[in-house]
Amino acid sequence: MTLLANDRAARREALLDAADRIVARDGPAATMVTIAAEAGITKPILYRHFGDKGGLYAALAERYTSALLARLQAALEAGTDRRDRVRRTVDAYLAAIEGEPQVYRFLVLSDEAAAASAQVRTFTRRLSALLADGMAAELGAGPVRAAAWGHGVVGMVQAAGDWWLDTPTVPREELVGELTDLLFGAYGAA
Amino acid sequence: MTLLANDRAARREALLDAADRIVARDGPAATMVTIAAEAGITKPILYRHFGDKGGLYAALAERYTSALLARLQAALEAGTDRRDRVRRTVDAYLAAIEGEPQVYRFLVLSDEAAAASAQVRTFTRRLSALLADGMAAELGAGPVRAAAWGHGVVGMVQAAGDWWLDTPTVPREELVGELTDLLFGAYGAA
DNA sequence: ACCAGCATGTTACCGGGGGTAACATGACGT
DNA sequence: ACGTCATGTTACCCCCGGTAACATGCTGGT
Repeated sequence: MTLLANDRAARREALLDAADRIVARDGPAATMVTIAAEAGITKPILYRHFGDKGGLYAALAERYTSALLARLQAALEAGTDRRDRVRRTVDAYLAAIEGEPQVYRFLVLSDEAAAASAQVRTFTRRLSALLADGMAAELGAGPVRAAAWGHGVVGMVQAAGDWWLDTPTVPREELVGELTDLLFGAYGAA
Repeated sequence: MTLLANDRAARREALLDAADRIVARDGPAATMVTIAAEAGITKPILYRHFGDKGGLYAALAERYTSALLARLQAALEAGTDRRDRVRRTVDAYLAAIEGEPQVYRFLVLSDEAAAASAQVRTFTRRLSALLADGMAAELGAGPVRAAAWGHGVVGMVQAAGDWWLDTPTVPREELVGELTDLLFGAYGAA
């Protein structure tokens, strides 16, 4: 109808766009029929494209997290010194979740998001591994230390971000500053 | 049948025990009928006691988290110096999730656990607030810094714990050591 | 002794959401 | 013109959360 030569990949993107819109609108109450309706089609087509609900959510999460991961990776390589890089990366993360809070909430702490959750975990793990590699290379940390720190740092920023999304009582830069301070030993030094 | 003078509270505990068992056995596939069956009764009774599924899971989470919170609070007050207290507290947390991994997984990263999730969030917030208070009192940190750090630290330990549960490649003490190092500025100092 | 009333329990049902089978329809190559 | 394959639909199944309506038995007041 709308377009003639839509190949599968483009269609898939369009479906994901619809899902995105519905998730942003309905939050956890999003349902397969609703998404299908939003896309102007019916349920079974969604299932042909994504297998099951898990597949759809996983694809959605993959799109979101891969974009975010790219941005974070760029930030990690952009700074002048180590502290500046950390700062930019933390800021990039917080800016991302600030920009699309509904999708973020849905992916990270939704009820239905068990499927997406797997994807998010993959993202977390990839990001943590990224950091771990960086730390190992940069400061010669052993693998255990690097892995523990990588996951820990990611969790730290994530948790602080969750809290901040819930109660945004402070501008982003300030939170970024506090977290950077924490990472760079301000707690131990106090 | 089983007992005569079971008052409501005791009954409630027994039901929670049953739920606990089923959750440990079936994981996210736990269902209300199954839990009821495990307790030797039928669905509506569960509903009379807990309102809805959310109520049951919330009660379950409350029981678990309040015990954990007590242990953590004790650890926070037990140490000799600051670093020792942090060490003990991190260890207490990791020991707890190591002891009951199924329940932990269910509460924190289950699909169905949206209801419990609220309770877990409350726990996280209480714990974060506890840390924040401690930091504010101990190092005179401002409220924003204290809150950000509180949530960040909790998230850090939680995330590292998740990872460690998934891939327990290292004894607990070692992870505790790495995390304590991270908190006390080993990253910034490297 | 008897009955009102309440707690405790059951069966049987509803509604909705995930998932699928079976059928329609239209664009193609041969 | 006709099989074939993608694309789409309707109508259904099943399971699970949640509830209504009905049984049963213990209590206490008169």
